[in-house]
Amino acid sequence: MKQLVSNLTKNFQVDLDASINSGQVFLWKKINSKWYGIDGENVLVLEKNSKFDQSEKTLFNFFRLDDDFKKISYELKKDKIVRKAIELNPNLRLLRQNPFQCYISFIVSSNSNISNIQMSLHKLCKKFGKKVIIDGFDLFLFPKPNVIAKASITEIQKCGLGYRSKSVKSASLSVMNGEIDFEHLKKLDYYNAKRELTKISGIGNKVADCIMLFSLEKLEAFPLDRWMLRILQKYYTKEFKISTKTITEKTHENLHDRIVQHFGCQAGYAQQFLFKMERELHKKKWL
DNA sequence: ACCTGACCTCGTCT
DNA sequence: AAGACGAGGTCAG
Repeated sequence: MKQLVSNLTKNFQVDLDASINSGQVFLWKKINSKWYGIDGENVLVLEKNSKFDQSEKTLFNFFRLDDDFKKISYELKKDKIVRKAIELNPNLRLLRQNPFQCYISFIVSSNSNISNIQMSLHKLCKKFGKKVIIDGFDLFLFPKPNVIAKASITEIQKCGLGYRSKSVKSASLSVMNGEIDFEHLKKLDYYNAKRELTKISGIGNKVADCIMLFSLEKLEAFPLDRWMLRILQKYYTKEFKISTKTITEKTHENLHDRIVQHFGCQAGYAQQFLFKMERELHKKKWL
């Protein structure tokens, strides 16, 4: 196992810019060609083509080097559009995030946009997270559940979360009282994990899928946001025939089943490549 | 079951 | 310059 880890990190082939800039993570900053990222209580510092400061195990996990990407990519490329999307960003990777941070981040993301999400989460860290100094920079770790849970809604609101503040606090309380247990959710199957997550105020289908895909090992999760629906309408009219902008609960479940049938049980990977491709078409700069 | 509108906040466009 | 619009949704009615 240790040997395997060494081999994989030695051949570390991840496009950091593409992966970080693909809507998965929000607390990364590039300073002097070095990336600094907050993942829960860890700070990841990454520089292209250089030795990494982190333990190999941390990197191995975060970049999902345990996935057999060659095999996954081979399977995904059976779909022509996904093939093209992978060719455009061959070293884009799914990231395995700290579950609590991911959970709060996507509750904050709803009906918002990237820059607002980044700003809100940064403020949340600055206000409630522990400060660490790395390379002379002040960085703030993601707050622990108990800190947000006991904060007042007014205090949380000062981070610019608006009406989401209430959900962020109660979602943190749910973690504290054990109603949400990430390790347990990892063990559940997709549908049961989703049922548990959507009980939480502020978590609907899309947010639940993001949390499951990015932090709970549910690779069949396929977040259906406006962009994805547009993509399905644009490239997959025959396969999925999406008509409306918003989809109903029933349609959603049915659509997800067909998506997994079409893209396979690693559909979440396909989603990430498709999403990245389409966003780049629109030449949006995120960072 | 499906449909509609309101919702914090911030940047952009008129 | 002030007001409308919409942004990686969710929820109530």
